[in-house]
Amino acid sequence: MSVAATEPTAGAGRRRAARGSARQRIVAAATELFARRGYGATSVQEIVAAAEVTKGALYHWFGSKSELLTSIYRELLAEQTQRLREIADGDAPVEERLHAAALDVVEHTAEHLAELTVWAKSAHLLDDEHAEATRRERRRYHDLFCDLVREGQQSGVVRTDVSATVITHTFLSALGNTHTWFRPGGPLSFAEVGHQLVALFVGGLRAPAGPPYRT
Amino acid sequence: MSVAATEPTAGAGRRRAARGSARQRIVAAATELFARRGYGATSVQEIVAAAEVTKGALYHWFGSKSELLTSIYRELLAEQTQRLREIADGDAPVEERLHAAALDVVEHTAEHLAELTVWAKSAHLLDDEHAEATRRERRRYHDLFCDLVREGQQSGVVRTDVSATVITHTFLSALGNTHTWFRPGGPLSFAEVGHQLVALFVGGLRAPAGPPYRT
Amino acid sequence: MSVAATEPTAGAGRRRAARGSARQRIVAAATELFARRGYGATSVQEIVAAAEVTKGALYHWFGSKSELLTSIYRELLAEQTQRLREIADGDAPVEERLHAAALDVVEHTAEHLAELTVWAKSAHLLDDEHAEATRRERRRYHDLFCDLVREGQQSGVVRTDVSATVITHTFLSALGNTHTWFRPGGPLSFAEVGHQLVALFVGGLRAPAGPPYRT
Amino acid sequence: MSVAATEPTAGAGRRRAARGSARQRIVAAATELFARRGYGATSVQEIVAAAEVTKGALYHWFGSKSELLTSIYRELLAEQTQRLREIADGDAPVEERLHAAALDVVEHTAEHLAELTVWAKSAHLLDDEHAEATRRERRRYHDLFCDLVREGQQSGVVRTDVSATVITHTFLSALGNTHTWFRPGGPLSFAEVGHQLVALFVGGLRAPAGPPYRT
DNA sequence: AATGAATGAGCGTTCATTCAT
DNA sequence: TATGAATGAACGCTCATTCAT
Repeated sequence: MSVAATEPTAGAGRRRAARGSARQRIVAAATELFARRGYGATSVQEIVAAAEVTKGALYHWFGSKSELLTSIYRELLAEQTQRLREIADGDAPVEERLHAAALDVVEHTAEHLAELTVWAKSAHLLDDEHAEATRRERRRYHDLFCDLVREGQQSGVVRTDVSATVITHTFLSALGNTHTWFRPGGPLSFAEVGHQLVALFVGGLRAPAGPPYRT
Repeated sequence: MSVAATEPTAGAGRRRAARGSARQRIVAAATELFARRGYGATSVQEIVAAAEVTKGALYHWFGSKSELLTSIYRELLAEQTQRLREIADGDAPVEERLHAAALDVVEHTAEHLAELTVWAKSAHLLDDEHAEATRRERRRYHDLFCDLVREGQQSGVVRTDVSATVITHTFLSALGNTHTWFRPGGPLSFAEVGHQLVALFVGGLRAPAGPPYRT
Repeated sequence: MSVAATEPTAGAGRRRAARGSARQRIVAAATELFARRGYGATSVQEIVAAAEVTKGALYHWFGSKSELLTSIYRELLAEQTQRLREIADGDAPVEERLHAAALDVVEHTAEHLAELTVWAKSAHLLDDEHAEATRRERRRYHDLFCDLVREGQQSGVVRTDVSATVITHTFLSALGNTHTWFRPGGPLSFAEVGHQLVALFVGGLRAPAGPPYRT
Repeated sequence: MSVAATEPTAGAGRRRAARGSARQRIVAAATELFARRGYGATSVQEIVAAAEVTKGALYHWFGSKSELLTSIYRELLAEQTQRLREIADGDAPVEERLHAAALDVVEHTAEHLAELTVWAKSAHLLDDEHAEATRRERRRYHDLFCDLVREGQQSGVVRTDVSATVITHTFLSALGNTHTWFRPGGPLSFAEVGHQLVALFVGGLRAPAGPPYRT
């Protein structure tokens, strides 16, 4: 049942001549299909056809379709959490770490747009058991980012009239929704959009000198 | 085929003794179920059971399950667009109109959290025909907001180093995603969260005096 | 229930200003749709849409969809029977009357290919009550033709080693099946095909001089 | 997708204890029901009930109800084509081969009246894809027969004032329509009817010595 | 003479999952 | 470490027909 337990080790990988074990081909095919058509609209039949395995093989490696989706997301999330932790644990001033963290989210989002799209579209379809497991990990990531914001507030470089929670959700939401409107080939590259988002985010964080507008 | 054409008029409504025509009961039941369980996870059977009508009646009023979802969203969007237009067309200074528009989005979002949740979760499941129709209307709303931001940029009250498009998407995304994290009964009321979001948004808009952080 | 009883009389027809009463438009639309798509694949909804009447109007004039199909066919059959009776009752020699009857079937088939196609495709779908009624009339037509063949056999101009029944069915089947293979615009016109069919039919009727082939 | 590809091989058949695999039971049940009630009037539910399998099993073997109908017909047609080819390729005189071919059609029709009835009643209900596939095979059969007729015309034993195409269609139509009027237990056995049809057909083919009737 | 909202049974099809091999 | 036939429940949707007005 545990994802980690079913990961093929490097040793196991070497046993098979064909690069791309059945399990890997399943994950690759599912990621691609889930991203393109959505989790709900992709049948197990289509996944096994694309991965060139049989249904039995899929159910040998994954207990259910949900577990497959969960696996994809958890691998992604684990990587992203690791990167954030390294930034947060650095010893640069907090404003620099905040800026770096924001940039990193933008970059990681750009690199894994497909997988993240899957998740954004499909997370709510999961049954409670799988949903809970990923929610906990997602929460851990959120808290890591939120702590950084809070540290900025304590250092006086981030405004305190907006809660760290709201700040974190806002930035992460804005990033997580880019898939709904960003189109490659448009007037702005993703990198440019990313930098503007960071600028907007960071710009919005400074303590207001006074009421921003007459109210 | 046209949604508007099948709306019961006030006159037609009066003909029926029962308040709550079949059509209205269907819309109410569908909205509630779609919001709670998602569009894909709600069967037509469940909707008609909740609305206490037959399947035939549902398909008399709506050509398909998709059309029902589309109807719900379009009615909502039309109302929101109308409200925004009134604010944008006012003769207050642009910074006030921007602030008012942001507040209005927050308020409308709060009032219709359920319906908007439906849309956020399910829009991507629609077939092309229905998706296109609503995308056009959604786009009109977005443009209205974006024009206001652009007007602010021309007046010098909104920073110009971030494009109006990115600003608009960011704010609307942040608002449109609150359903994923906001839980009534938590430490902050939705009104408080809303005001913080507006502050963050408006605060992020001011032209930067200099580089916000050493980079 | 009786078709004759619901026929609009000439008098009734004159009462309406619009040429094309509701009933007539229904018959016309149904004939066209049944011929093109088949009876089973044509919904009552489509018929009323094409005829520009409401469902209620259709069910005012026709007790059911079956009755509508039956009506169309009976009108056609009555006309064809009448024509055959006139030929059969003539006082020309039997071989001439046979030839004329065959030609007439060909011509009538050509004129009403659409309606006859309807019948060929859909007769077997009717419920017993309607099927029985038309079968009786169809039988009367068949008998009329068969009697002519039998008369030819008694006069010695038609072979007697094949029963009149088989002869009649064969010719009528061949004609009734032309819709499956004849395509307007092909190498042969329907008139040419018709003449060849008559020649083949008539040629096959002569008493064989001896065994046609060594057996 | 391909019918042939899903045929259980002899080897596969032996693996299962029960004679009559699921696939075979489905085909048998469908043939019987389609023939008796027509394709359109037979539900998938009824087929699986008669075959004592589940719907899932049916859709495992056949992609759709249409494909099931198509399969039944194609197997039949393939067999009939094979038989005709053997007759046509023989080295008897052409008149004998024509006679034998006609007899063979009659016999095969008698043996498979049920299946052929299915096809006659239901072919026009198929979607384009399936219709096209069988039309091509049907066409091949027709051409085979037609070539034989044409060979007879070139040898001078078949009249040339009627095109081979018309001759072929006429005979095959007459045979293919026997299901509409032949009732077992009537005055004539099917064998007798068959011989009369062959006699009529063959008799109609001889070159006319002169005008058969005064015209 | 006609309306049109509503019925309700049934349709063909899909699908995640199981299990004997 | 697979295979693939089979399951069985649910799915979105259609349709001829009815009836109060």
